[in-house]
Amino acid sequence: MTRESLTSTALERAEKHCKEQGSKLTDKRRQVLSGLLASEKALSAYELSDFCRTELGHNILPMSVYRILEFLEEQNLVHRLNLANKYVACSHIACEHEHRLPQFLICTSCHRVEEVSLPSSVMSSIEGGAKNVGYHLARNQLELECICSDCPA
Amino acid sequence: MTRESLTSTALERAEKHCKEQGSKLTDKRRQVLSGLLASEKALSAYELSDFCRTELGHNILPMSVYRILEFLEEQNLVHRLNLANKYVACSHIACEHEHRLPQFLICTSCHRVEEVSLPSSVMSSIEGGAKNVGYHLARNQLELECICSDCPA
DNA sequence: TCTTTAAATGTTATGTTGTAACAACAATGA
DNA sequence: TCATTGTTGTTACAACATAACATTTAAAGA
Repeated sequence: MTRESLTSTALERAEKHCKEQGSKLTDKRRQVLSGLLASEKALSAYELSDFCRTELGHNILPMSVYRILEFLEEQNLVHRLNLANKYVACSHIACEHEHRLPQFLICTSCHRVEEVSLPSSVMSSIEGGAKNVGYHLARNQLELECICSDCPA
Repeated sequence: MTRESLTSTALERAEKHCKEQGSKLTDKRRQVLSGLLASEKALSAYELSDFCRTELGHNILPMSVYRILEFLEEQNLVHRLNLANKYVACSHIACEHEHRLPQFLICTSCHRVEEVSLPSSVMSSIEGGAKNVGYHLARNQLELECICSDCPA
């Protein structure tokens, strides 16, 4: 499948998903989401604002981008990467996969991101270690700084 | 041991460590490090600058704090938490422990941080998963958003 | 000791990221 | 139509981080 057709499939799914949740995928929200889907890599809110304007012709100020990303994250359509302060579209919007414990491999050089699913044994082992010192996990999401195959080590 | 004596032990060790590396723990560097050691929780560079001034009477501007933290991080005396954009003193400065794979449990509510060591089996499992999709880890450090025992869930 | 050099810190300015507060507009239902 | 709510626009500002250059301090060699 081409990236374009994947994107349009993803947007359809996203729209349907929002409707089921009783909320709306407005034009602006669709534009922001399509910007993230079109991007090869994770983008900051400001970068996404620029990307939408220069690549897609949509003028959406950073303030709005933040608000829209917050909405899209609540809908599980995008993920916020706290390690990089950037955002990626959820890689499972267009597929039928169950959404499991996500693990994000973030290339610190080019910001390409791979979303893989984390074996629950690993997570439970981590969770156990935290419990031993009186902590419990606030988020079932793992973010790791990596170097991808395209970038020099 | 009291916190004060732990701190002074840690500072002695840090000084010795620097000397061995052919670098110096200057007054300012010592002040920044003692600020972090005195703090219960992770601090941003700006917070640390404030803390040093108001609590310890050391006037160190944020720009200098950044430079000094960079130095201390190179010496493995402090850790930068990318998930929180804050810094903590390494919890192993004053003890004899081997420094293993660190795992940071960061309370998102009060910013208290627990540094524990990660079972190498967990890390190798994570590393294997990354390798499968062409990524390799850039940093053997795991940061997790948690809630600590002092904070309400 | 004097001079040269390098390292550390001071200073100012500016770039980047994120949020607060309120105004304007649009959609929906009574 | 009017009131209500949700969405977006606009402006201002707070917090985080770095760039560039000046000044001071420390170390090393002549």
